[in-house]
Amino acid sequence: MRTSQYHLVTRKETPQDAEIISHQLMIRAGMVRKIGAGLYTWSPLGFRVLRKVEAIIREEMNASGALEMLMPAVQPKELWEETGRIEDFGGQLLAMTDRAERDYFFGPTHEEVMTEFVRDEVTSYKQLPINFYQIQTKFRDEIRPRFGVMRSREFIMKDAYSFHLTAESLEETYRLMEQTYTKILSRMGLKFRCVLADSGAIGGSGSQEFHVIADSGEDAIMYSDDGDYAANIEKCEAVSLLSARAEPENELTEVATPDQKTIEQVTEFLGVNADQMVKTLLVEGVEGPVALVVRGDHHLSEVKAAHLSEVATPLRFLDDKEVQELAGCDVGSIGVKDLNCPIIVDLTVANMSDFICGANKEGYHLTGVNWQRDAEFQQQADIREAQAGDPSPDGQGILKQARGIEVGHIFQLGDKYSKAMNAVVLDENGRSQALQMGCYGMGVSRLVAAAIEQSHDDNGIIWPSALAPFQVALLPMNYQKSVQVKRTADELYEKLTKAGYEVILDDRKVRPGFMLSDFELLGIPHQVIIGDRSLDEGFVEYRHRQKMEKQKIEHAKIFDFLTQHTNL
RNA sequence: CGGGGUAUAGCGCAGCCUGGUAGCGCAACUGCUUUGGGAGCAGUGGGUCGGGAGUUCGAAUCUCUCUACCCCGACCA
Repeated sequence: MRTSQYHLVTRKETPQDAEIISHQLMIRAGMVRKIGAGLYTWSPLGFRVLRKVEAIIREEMNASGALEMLMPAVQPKELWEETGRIEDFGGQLLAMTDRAERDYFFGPTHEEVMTEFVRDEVTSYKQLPINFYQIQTKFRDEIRPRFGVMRSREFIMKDAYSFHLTAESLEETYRLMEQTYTKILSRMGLKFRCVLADSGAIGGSGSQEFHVIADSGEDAIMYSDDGDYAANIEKCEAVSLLSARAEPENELTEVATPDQKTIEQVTEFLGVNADQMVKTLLVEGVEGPVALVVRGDHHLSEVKAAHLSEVATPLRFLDDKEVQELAGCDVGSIGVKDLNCPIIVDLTVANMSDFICGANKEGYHLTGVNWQRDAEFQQQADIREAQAGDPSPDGQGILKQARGIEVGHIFQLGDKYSKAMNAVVLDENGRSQALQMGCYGMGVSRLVAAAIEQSHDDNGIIWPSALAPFQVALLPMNYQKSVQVKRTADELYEKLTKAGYEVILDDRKVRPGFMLSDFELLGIPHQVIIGDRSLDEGFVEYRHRQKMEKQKIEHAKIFDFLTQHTNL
């Protein structure tokens, strides 16, 4: 490709509304352009990268034996009524009506459509196991789209759905997909981690997420420093930090803590550590309010709390007025003694003794509080977020924390959808069996942003070789005037193109500095600088986008050099 | 959905308070000079001032209203 015949529109200035680096660089490089909140047009340049991501996914999915197909983006509302998921998805579903007032959703995911397909087309156990996938545009009406194509409303996703007669067969394909995702992300040259995950609105029994590691990631992931355990913080088991409860030593004492409301204020005021205190949080329960208690230095996991059967979903904290009615004080002085509602404590809290909590009396706290003697709890459960430094739940090593961008999520759904939609096959004995189902998503457009997030510098994008829009950039200095520069560049361009390289030759009439910074921004991995200065001595210059050191290569040898140094 | 903010050329912004010829920088186009790190000079094109209504002789500017977008929060692959 010659730049004169391509469409390159780069910007020197950082766009004002782009917060994270990948969004800034994608706009500056002219890969995408915003048309509305969370809606983007992909330019030819950006689209090339999108296609690279798709191609790798497609190759590896095909290699795994999955079958590509295509489902409609627009789905009849009736399908969603069959599974009752309209509520689960809530406002994220983009609804529309046609001229006959029929209701539709623009698909945010395709379990329903897929299951509808399979229940009619797959009728015998002999057709199983089978794994279908598509690469397609999805729509989710995000409450707040942000970070460019990272969290957009319309996005491209690869979604696969497998069907099985038995749970064992499902497990096998699930593991195969885990391996396939590992291959895909490895080929893209990304640093990533597979972690245990909460299955959210999709549902099912087990699920894992694939995260590209990046400080700007929206998710926190926990992993063992000396073992295989890794989980999203939403899912990560938080073990009890106290193996047994010590005997009470101190008397129950009421102390005045005027105007001390937060844990931080109270610990400072009393001269104690936060791990001697407990936090009592009041939430709406299924039948009246429920108290959730975690240690002072711990955070409540809202995801875990919402999973408790006693707690109403979605999780809602009581407001100031409700707190006042129940505890007789404001939020800063709630405690576990004589609290008139069920109390659910975290595993660590269950083993605490001589602890400090609010006195349910404005401006007072209790010290030397002990379970059984002074207060009772109804249930203990893992309701806190794990934190760095905790022992790993599998007993191997200590947990560390990292930020990740979720680019893939695999689920074992079991028979959740097949039962709801009556998708059955006949087994060997001629008996009707509900299908076992798995689903496997991967964010195609999000991967483009994630790759940039992980690989860039002050001057622009540094594409991993597998995702670069072009492999080689030929950068002639003074192409329009120097006959030997033009000839050298043209010849090399022809030769590389014929040999199958994706080459971009910058034949624009621009100054050298402009051209060089443009290609740093664009992040093309292999760059060949052709100028009179070195050509007079028989050389051209080569540099790799990652290292940027210029290397003199004999003019006659540059083709062989590139052949050796690229993956083609 | 709650709170805050913004809307003027492709991008970034000024002008509004105090109503009277719509401006600046970047980008684009033309010419000349320059040519190994985002050039200089001269010139050119490009605007329903987010939409609607109102006040006024006259509205980018004042009033009302609608809409869109951005940020923070809760929510979420």
